[in-house]
Amino acid sequence: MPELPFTLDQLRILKAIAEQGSFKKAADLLFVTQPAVSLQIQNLEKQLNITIFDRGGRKALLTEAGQILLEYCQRILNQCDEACKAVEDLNSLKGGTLIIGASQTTGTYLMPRMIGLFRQKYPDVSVQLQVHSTRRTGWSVANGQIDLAIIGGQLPSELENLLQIAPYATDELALVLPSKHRLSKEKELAKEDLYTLNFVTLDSQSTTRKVVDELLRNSGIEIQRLKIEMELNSLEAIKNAVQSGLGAAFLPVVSIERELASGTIHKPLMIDLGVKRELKLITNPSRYTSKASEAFKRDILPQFSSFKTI
Amino acid sequence: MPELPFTLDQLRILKAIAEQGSFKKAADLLFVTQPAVSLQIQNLEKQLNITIFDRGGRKALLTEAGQILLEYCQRILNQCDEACKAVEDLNSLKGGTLIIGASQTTGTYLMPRMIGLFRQKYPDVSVQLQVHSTRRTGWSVANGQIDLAIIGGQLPSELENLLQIAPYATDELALVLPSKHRLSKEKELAKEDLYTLNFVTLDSQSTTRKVVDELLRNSGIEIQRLKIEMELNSLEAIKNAVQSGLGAAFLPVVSIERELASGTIHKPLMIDLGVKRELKLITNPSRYTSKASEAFKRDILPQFSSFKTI
DNA sequence: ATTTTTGATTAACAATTATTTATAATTTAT
DNA sequence: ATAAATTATAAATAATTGTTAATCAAAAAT
Repeated sequence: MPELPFTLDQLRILKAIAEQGSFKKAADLLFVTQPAVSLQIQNLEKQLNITIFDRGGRKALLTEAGQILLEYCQRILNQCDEACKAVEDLNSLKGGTLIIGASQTTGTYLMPRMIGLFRQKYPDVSVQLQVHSTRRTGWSVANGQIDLAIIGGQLPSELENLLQIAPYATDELALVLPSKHRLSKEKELAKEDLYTLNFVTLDSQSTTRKVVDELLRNSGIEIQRLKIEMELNSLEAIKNAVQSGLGAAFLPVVSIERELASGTIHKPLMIDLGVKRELKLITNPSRYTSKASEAFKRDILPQFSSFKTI
Repeated sequence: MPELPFTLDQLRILKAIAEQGSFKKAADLLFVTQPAVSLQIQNLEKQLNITIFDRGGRKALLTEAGQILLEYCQRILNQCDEACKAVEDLNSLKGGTLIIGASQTTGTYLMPRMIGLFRQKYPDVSVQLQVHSTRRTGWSVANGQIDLAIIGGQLPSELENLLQIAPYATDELALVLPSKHRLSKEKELAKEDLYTLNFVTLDSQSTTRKVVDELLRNSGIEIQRLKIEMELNSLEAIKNAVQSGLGAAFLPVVSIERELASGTIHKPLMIDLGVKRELKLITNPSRYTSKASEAFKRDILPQFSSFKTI
C-alpha cells in the first residue's frame, strides 16, 4: 500500500506532547510508556524528514516544521472527532434520515400519524414519506431508495423473492352512507341492499379503484350491478360527496375516522361482507437496515397494527 | 492508548471503494490484496458499529452512515495531503521562515545584501532580520528565537559554552577622509598623522563607539589625543559629515563601499594600522537547524566571507 | 562538586495487527 | 447452467507497535 507518511496515533502523540511540553507527560496522558512516545515521534520525523521537537531543554519545544504540522494535526483530529460524533448520533438516532414508502391511502391517512409519533420519539431523525404506486414503491425498496414501505397491492413477482414481505395489518374497506340516508337507520345491511344504492367511486383508471373492485368481486359482489352515480379522483372528494348525500361509497376506515366519530358519515353493519386486504410491510433483507428503520419497526409499527384498519 | 475508532488507512480504503465502486478495484488501486480491503472495512464497521457498504449487488454502495463518514473521510485525507505538502515545501525551501540576528552595522550594511541574495535563490522562504545588541542577539540564539546571527562584540561568558561560535570574517575599521582633504593626496599615512585630524565619531554612549575605541586602543592609538570635532548618532550621519569635509572618521568598510567607488570619500593607506575585529557566526548547536538556516550558511555566507570586510 | 532524580533514547522481546495465500460462497454474464 | 468475477472466510506469515530493561544526558538537590 502506498504508505501515508503518518498515522493518526502519531498525530495524537504529537498533539499531546505539544500540549504537555514533555514526552513523559504525553505518555502518561495517553496511557503508554514513554519510549513508545519517543519511538513514534522518531518515526514521524523520519518519515517526514523533518525535526519536530527540540528536546534537551527542560521542555520539548516545537520547531517551525513542528508548528506547521501541529496546525494540520489539530484540524485533522478535530475532523476525526466530529466524524465519530456524527456516527454516534446516527447510532443513537440523534441524526439520520428515514425514508418510508406508502400507497396513496396509507400515505394520506395512516403514515402521517405514524411519522408524527416517530418524530415525537426521535425528533432528530428526519423522515421522508414517498407516496407512489405499489409497483414503484416495491422497486424503490429493492434499490434501497426507501427503507421500508407499507403496501396493499400485489408486487411484481420478480420482487417477491427479493423483498421481505410481512403481513402487517388488515385493511377494511367499509361501506359508508350519508348519515341521513334511509338505510342508515337499519341495524344491519345485506349484500342485496348494495344494489339499491348509488355509488360514488374513484376514477376507473386508478389502481386503487381496481384493487377495490377486485376486493368487492372476491367478496361475492357483482360490481357490474352496482350503480355508479359519480367518479371522483380523490378519497377526500368522495368523502365530501357522501357527506353531501350524493351517494354511498367504499372507503378505507382510517380515512373516515373523524367523520364517523362526528356522525357526518354512517357506517352500517354488514355481517356478510369481508372487504379486506392484507397490508404488507416490505423491506429489503439484502440491504443494510438503518437504526432509524429498526426503531420505526420496533417502536411505531406495533402500535398501529393493533388498529387493524386501512 | 485510548484508541481511535479508525485509522487513516481505513479511511483511505473507504474512499477508494467509494470511488471505484468495488472492493476489488480499490484493492488494485492501493496495491493490496482484496481480503485486506475486506478485513479493514469489516474492522471499521465493527469499531464504529455501523454498516458502511451494501455489498452483494454488482456495486458496493454506501449506506447513509457510509456517506456521512465518507464526507469526513475526504476532508481528513485532504488535510493530510496538505500537511504533507506543507512539510515538503519546508524541506525544499518553498516555505518557512529564517530569522537572522545582527548588530547595527552588519544589520545595516551587510545583511541586507546577504538577504537579498538569499531571497533571490529561495524566494519562498521569508526572512526576518533582527538588529540588536550582541548580548541580546546571543540570548535570542540561545532561546531559539533567532536561527543564526553574525556578531562582532564579546558574548557574555555564560553563552560562550552554550553557543557555537565560528569566526566568519574580519571587520576592518577604516580611516576615511574627505576627498579634498589635504592628507588625501598623501600616498600613505602614519599613526602620528591621526593626531592632526578632526574626528567625527559615534555618540560616546553607544556600544559600537566603545568597541571602536577599544579596537583603536589595541592598535596602539592614544584615543585621548584624537580631536573629536563632532559626535553623531548614526553611521550615515557620520558619512555625510565626512563627505561635507567636516572631518575624518573610522568607519566599517562595508558601510562606505559606494562612497569609495564614487570617490566622495577617501580611504588612505595606513600600513601600521590594523583596526580589525573578528566577526563571528553564532548558532545554537542544541537546537534544530532549519533547512532555510542550513541553506543560508551553505549558499550565502561563503560568498560574503571572501569580502573580509565589516 | 557530587549525588540524586527526572526525562529521553536504545535494544531486545512480546503481543498485537495486518497481509497474503488459499478457499468458499455469491452473483452476474454468457 | 456454466463460467467468470466479486466478496467473505480461515490459516499462516509478516510487520508493526508497545513493553521492559538498560543506558545516557541533563537538571535539581544535597
